[in-house]
Amino acid sequence: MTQEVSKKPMDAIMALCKRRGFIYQASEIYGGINGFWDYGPMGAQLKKNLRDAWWQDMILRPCWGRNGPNGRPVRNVGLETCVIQHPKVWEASGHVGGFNDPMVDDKETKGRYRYDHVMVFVPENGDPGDKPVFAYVGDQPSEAKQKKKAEKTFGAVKSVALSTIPQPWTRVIGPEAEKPGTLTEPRMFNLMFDTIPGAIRDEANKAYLRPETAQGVFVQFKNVVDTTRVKIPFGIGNTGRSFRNEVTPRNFTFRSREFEQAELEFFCHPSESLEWYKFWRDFRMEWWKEIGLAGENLILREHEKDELSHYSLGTSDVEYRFPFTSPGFGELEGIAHRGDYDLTQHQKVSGAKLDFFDTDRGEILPNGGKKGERYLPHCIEPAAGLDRGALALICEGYTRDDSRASPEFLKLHPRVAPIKAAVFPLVAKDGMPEVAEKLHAELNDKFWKLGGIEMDEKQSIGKRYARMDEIGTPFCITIDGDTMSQQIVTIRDRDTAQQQKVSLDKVGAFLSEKLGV
RNA sequence: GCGGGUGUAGCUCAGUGGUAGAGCGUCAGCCUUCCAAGCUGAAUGUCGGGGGUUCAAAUCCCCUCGCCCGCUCCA
Repeated sequence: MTQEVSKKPMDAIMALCKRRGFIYQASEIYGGINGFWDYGPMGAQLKKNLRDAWWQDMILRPCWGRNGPNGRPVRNVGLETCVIQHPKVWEASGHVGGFNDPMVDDKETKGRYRYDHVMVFVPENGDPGDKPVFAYVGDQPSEAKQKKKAEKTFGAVKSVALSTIPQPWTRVIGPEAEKPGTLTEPRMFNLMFDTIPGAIRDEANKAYLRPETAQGVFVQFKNVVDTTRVKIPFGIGNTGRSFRNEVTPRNFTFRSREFEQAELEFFCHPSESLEWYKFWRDFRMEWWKEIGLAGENLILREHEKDELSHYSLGTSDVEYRFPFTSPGFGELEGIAHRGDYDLTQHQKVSGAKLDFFDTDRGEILPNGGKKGERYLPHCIEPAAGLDRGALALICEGYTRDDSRASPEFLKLHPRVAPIKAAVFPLVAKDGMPEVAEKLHAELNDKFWKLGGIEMDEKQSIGKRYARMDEIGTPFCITIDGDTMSQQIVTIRDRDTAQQQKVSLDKVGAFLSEKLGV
């Protein structure tokens, strides 16, 4: 049932993406490569428009000029950091330590442990017979708990490494588990791509392709503070490619191994961090609605306590109901309260001082100034996936209406539509092409920075409308008999196919209003 | 990672051992005063890839890659 509902629209969407130049498989003529996708002319512009919209609404004019919870305008600055960073960056962030080692999962408790950290209590003589043995992690609550249980079962016990027990571990009870046999075999999680900078190949120089853009911000936090007169609270935005060796690339571009992120790290005083977290969570949800995901397919989901990272005070996801996740949802953006975890880590690993001296805080001095306060800021991170965003815009916009002459169309918001408008002579004669060409040139001069303005005089008017519908062009402007006699054009709306008459010299103003410029 | 499905023109697909096809789209010309209309013509194929069987393979066999679905995974 779900298959029937979800599969067909996705197939049609993927066919349209290919047919009209939105998304191609990477290296297609060589058979494709798992987890990588390219954008065609339409897709490249769509994604660029989305990225620009993010940058405009987050960096150039944050939150549409709105005030933050402190009653002042929100201030953010931009940054662009390298895909390749010093390998220690990923040690500090926890990406190397956590995911390059073999891990065992507990299917019962969903716990995950480093294979080499898991120990097991077995009887002193080493032979448990047909009784279960008790796994634990040293210095964790599981150690005492499991020891007690083991002693109750066997009397005297000793401790051995999990690796000394032959697999499968059908009699091993996981550290937090109740039943035996729920630990999986150890698996290597090699989720970061690596590479070797330097002309001479030497494993010792191994570096990683970043799995997220965020760390570049933390690493440059001090430079930004020292050189740009920013004061807390403020944010640093960073967009760009990231790379993850996804276990299972799946669902079109949704889980790609190379993808683009748009992340903001917003730094604030610990006492205000919860307010800022809520502020960003709500704004980001509103933003996605504003650029076209206004329907019921978009939700904001607050993470449960047990989903949170150990350092996080709160995380929510903006999620979209894609055809392939339906009736469930897939993550578009995560808004995380990261506390001071990252700055603390980088401070520790690098040895650099990353705290902030806040001259707006502290007790008031006799001269009227403030004493200041030195602290490590807390960070709120709205981290969006641009490829997922673009895919969501396409899925949300994809509409099929068999009562129309052009049944398939993309209802893209004018701000993100790759082509903003098209000019057609109704017929290629009677002087119409010349007028159309003139209008096209005029509109192009005015709007080229926003996206394409097209001109098409080939074939029937119906086909031209249909083509524009499929790539989501919001407006088609037709030069017809009325234009020739009265200087009036016909503008057709993509979504309703309704037409309205507009004076030829007002077309620019009409588009300006509709495109919000 | 496991299991199922699938791969032939830009798209949708037919073609079960004997000359690679259709519809749509695309392009050109004609026609055309508002919705993939009509007429004429044209271009476009590593039949996913490699190997094998055969006089002959899109078709049979083996291997492999991609995509889709379900589990799994998801820092």
